[in-house]
Amino acid sequence: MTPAKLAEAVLAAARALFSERGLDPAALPASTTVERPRNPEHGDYASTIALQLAKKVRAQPRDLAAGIADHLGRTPGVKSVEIAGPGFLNIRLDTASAGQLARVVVQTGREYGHSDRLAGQRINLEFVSANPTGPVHIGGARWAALGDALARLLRASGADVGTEYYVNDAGAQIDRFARSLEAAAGGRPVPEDGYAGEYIKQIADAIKKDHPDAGEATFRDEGVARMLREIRTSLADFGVPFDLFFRESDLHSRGELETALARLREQGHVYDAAGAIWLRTTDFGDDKDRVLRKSDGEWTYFAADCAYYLDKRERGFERLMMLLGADHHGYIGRMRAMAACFGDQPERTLEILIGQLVNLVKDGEPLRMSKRAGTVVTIEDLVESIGVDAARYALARFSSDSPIDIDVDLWTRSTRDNPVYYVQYVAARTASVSRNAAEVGLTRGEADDFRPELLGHEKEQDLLKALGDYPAIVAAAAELREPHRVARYLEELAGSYHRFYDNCRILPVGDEPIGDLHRARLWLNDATRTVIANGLDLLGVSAPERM
RNA sequence: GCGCUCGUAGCUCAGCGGAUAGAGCAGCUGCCUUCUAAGCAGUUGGUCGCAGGUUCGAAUCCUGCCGAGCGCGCCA
Repeated sequence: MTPAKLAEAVLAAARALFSERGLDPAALPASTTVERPRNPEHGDYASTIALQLAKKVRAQPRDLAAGIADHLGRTPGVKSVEIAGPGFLNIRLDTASAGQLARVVVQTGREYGHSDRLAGQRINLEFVSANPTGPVHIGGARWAALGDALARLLRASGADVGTEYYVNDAGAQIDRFARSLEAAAGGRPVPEDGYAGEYIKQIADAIKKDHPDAGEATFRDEGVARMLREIRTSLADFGVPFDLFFRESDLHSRGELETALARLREQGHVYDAAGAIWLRTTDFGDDKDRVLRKSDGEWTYFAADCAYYLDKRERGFERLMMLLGADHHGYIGRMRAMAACFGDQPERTLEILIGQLVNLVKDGEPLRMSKRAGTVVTIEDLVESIGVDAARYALARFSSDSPIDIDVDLWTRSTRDNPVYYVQYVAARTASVSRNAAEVGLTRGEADDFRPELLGHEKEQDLLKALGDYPAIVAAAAELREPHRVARYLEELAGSYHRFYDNCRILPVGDEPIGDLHRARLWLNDATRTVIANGLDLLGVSAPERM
């Protein structure tokens, strides 16, 4: 029995009690969950449903609990139900019922952990969006790892997700980039407000080689094109493909800023003052109004943001998510107000996720190692230092609210304190067990011959429970937009497997004949392999067959 | 000044209102003639920043204070 099925049984028991006692069924929740008590004396699973219902129907929680326990105790697969404390239900499952989970997991395979709770939702997820004036730095790498994991999580929950990278290829910073390239190509020092770094020289030389009489316009177009190609490649090498690289210049060339302005004007939130055109974002809680078109006739960056917002919405996305660094949190107010100015409800259509910054550290000192950019650490530097798997895992394992230092030595170590290896080692071990089993002629056999009641060892039961937790973890991680929950879970699951492996011999020893217990444990081994692989996949980390 | 985030073991961090707050590291001690020791077992370590409030129940929610980081342009 899975925890989800057990939770349904708990609810069914409550429903039965309500009907028996003539209580109002409207007080019952649409769904409920069971939790895993930390203390094993409190059973395999616990429900707090009696505590929650008691105040709604003005009953004694322990009395309600007793009634629910009565019905629940008759559910097949449930071994016992006890009432504890103020009204907890402490539930134990039959060994066989718990063991069946291994079969469910193996048979569900790659789909295990997926759900349809976000089915039908069209979500646009924008992240990284670093300017195409230089390589993606380590901060961008964090959003790449997090955003990609989030996209996978949302898709695993059934959502229709489009990932997007906004390319700021218009405006003053691109002019500076173009002038820097032109200067570098001519052997002159880059302008005061320009871009430095060896990569500028390299790109400039390459452009000059292909276009000997290149002017600023060519340096601009070619420079952006080449830089963007590099960015796309770095991200692809990092395992982060975007569905769309959206260019700001397209908004301009298609007249979408004018369209957006007209739309905002229709909604009555635009006014002219001091020669500029303003959006009255203070109508919706922003701390000041924002300029759309400057008095010199130029559009502001914010005007392009408005057009981009409208473009996404008109492409059919009902929810726009954006990952931004903490240094951009000041955007939230104006973005939400802007959405409201379009007539949307920002709390429904816009979701801005803010993440803290990240450093690469060696020997306790922040690293500045880029040969190319001079001062910043690029995504390539990160991959070169610790590899893609360690990098993706390191960036995804912490809450995005927490600033992180990635210690090069830790993340390249092959020991217990390097979490990525600890987890990947389970993938390798389970795969190794599978190979060795095949060699001695041990297979899982037919599903009907699986004997789940043999998995009664404490470590087997612990592992089964950990495997059962996975779908709820994925659902919570998706709902809370917190991929790190998956990583933390995998570390716990890895611990459960290692302890199982250490205590429960899977393969026959010597010339011992193959028996049902060997086969049952192989089911458990393979179920673990499935969940580890599924979980690592959500994080974009490989599940190696050998290490 | 205003806003956002954070404050949990010596260190790095988990903990979407539930029972005795967890993990790894660091420290100390054990386990490889059997499936990968990149592993396992044991042991030490806490006023959950402070003070109130809500609740049957608060590390978790609310308010205030203290401390740290970041942000508050007709910049991009």
